[in-house]
Amino acid sequence: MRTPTIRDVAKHAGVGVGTVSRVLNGSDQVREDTRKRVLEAINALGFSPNSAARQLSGGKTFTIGVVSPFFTFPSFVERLAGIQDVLDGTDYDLTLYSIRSTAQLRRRLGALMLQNRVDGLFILALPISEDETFSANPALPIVVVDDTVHVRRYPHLLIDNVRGGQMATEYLLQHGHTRLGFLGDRVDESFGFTSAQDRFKGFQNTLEAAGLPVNMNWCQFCLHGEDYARDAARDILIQPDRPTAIFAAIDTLAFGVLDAASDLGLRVPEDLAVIGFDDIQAAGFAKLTTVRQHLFQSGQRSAELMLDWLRTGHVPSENWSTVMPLEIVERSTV
Amino acid sequence: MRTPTIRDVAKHAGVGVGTVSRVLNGSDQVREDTRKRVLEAINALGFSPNSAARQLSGGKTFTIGVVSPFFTFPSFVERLAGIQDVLDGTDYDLTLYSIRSTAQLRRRLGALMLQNRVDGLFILALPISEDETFSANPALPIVVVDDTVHVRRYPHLLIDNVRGGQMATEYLLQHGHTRLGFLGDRVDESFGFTSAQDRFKGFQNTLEAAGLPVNMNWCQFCLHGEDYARDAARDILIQPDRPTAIFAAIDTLAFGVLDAASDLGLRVPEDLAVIGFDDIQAAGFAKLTTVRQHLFQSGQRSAELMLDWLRTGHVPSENWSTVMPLEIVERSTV
DNA sequence: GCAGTTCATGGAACCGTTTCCATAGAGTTT
DNA sequence: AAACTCTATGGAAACGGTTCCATGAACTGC
Repeated sequence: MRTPTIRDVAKHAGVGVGTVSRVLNGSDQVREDTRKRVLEAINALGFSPNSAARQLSGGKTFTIGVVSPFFTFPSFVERLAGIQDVLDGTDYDLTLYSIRSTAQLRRRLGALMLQNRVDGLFILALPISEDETFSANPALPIVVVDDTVHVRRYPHLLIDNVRGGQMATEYLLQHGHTRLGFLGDRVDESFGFTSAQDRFKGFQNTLEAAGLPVNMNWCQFCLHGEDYARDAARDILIQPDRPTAIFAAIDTLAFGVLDAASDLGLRVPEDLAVIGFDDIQAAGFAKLTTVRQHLFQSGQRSAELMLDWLRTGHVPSENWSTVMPLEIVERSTV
Repeated sequence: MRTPTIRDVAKHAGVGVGTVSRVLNGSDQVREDTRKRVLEAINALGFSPNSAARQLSGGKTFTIGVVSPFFTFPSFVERLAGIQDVLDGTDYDLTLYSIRSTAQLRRRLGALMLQNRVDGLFILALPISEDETFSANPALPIVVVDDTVHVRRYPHLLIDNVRGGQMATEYLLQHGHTRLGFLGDRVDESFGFTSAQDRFKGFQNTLEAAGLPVNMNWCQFCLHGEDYARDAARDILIQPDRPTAIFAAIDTLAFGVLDAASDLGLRVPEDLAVIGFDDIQAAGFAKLTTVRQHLFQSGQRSAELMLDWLRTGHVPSENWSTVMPLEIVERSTV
């Protein structure tokens, strides 16, 4: 048997389709006994409104997209969880668009702008530029989270990476270290992340302000992945005059540093101090001292911005540009 | 200006709407010069087909849903990544439905069955029962991944938890341990996971087969979360006659055991051996010896099953029931 | 040169909602 | 009791695609 439509319900309840629609959408223009009759018919037939038809007619999809780079990175997952957490209580579905390259990002955005598949879009940790892509549909609500190129066209949540680098470096200095190394991820050509660069800038600035030299032999930029990080850290640590502390621009890289240290028989924190960045869950397991950037909360905040926009119909003017707070989480690697 | 429709394109190209539709869908029933003219018109107008209309008319949504418990658990994320990995090359979008309780699961499933929001559904790590929920729409393709209640109605990928518990336990015995403890997560009332129970069963069986007693003072079931795990492990380890090895039924619990051991000044693996289960990414960082269950691959496999089903239009008969392989990953905690 | 076949095409009907307009009937005012 | 207002309701039109059927042109074979 065909799945029942609104017309079947109308016939069964002895009313018109308009009335059924009104009941479905909670209009107060329906007499109580009529509403009851309609609800009974809906129940009797097991009717459930077809979502595509509703979308086509109403012009809303009740879907919000998340555009994000390959989302296994713990920092993306935690932000995503924050978004999901807020959206969960609403009518909106969350659709994932995983991106692997700038070309794919452009294509995706272009398509999403036009196809009316989503009512809104989160752009997570992807450097987007103020180009023509967006003009295709200027009305589409977009919230940008942790964008490295500061896009002023949409509301956004930013991480002050330079400041974070500064905090981590100051923390190491405060603990008596003067020989500091740095490990960052190499600029991914396909995306052009600059967060590690910015954190390095904070590192540099702080050292210079303290009158200390930046020893480039102690600074490495490696690809993502524990193995790369371990090798890079090893290269730093096998030098005769090795640093006594390393600032890893990402927690996952910090794990590689810890690995390398243990391979070389260096005790942490006695022989080598390590500080990371992000405070992903695994950082807690590993007792890693790190810079926390409140990933989950940044997801929640961005979802609230989005809902606000969708509800009111116009760009939220408050909190247009939010810089997320950072804080040092003291554990046992410094 | 209104976004252009297929009729605008037709007019602009001087053809009928049917022809434009044929071009869009790659029909070979169109002359080459006509196709070219249509494509030019599409380009000129910046046309992109409206997804809702396409869904309504074609009866397909090109969306696949993932129903999963609160998805920050690393094991879900990695499976999800596997699914996404395969779907990424197709036309299908992936929508996330996060579930917090059995009641919500029922409601979600009921709604998804009827509303035609998705073409298919993955059910991840949720105990579903053979009840009426599914009869609402028996035609909806569903792939079940790691279901604890064995559902034979749909193709599924299973983890042999009993076997995994056995493997871990045997591995500890092989390494000379005879005093074995166990840490599992407590049955979550809202879902009724039984994976920890099954792993415990494997643990018990193996000990009994080896003629060793199961000391229930060394076995604990705690809530999820590092703190709970640490406290539970501590309770086990402060006993005068403590075990020399602990099998943690989930990697994240194993981290809690490692924490407790370090708090108590116990060296791992000399004073205490620890083996986990899952092999999540953080297990690599922490050098945890564990039972690997190929999470990413199980996601990929299930996505392939799904695509097969959607492509052919009928339930895949091969690989109806796949038991994923397990293996011990030897690191440095045993 | 004609019947039969194939191919490319136009366009109406349809998918299942929402929305808007028309209307009937009840209630109110004069 | 006529004129007006208000409320609840029915149903047509619209949303923007796909699909199917009818049609005319071009080609085939005799």
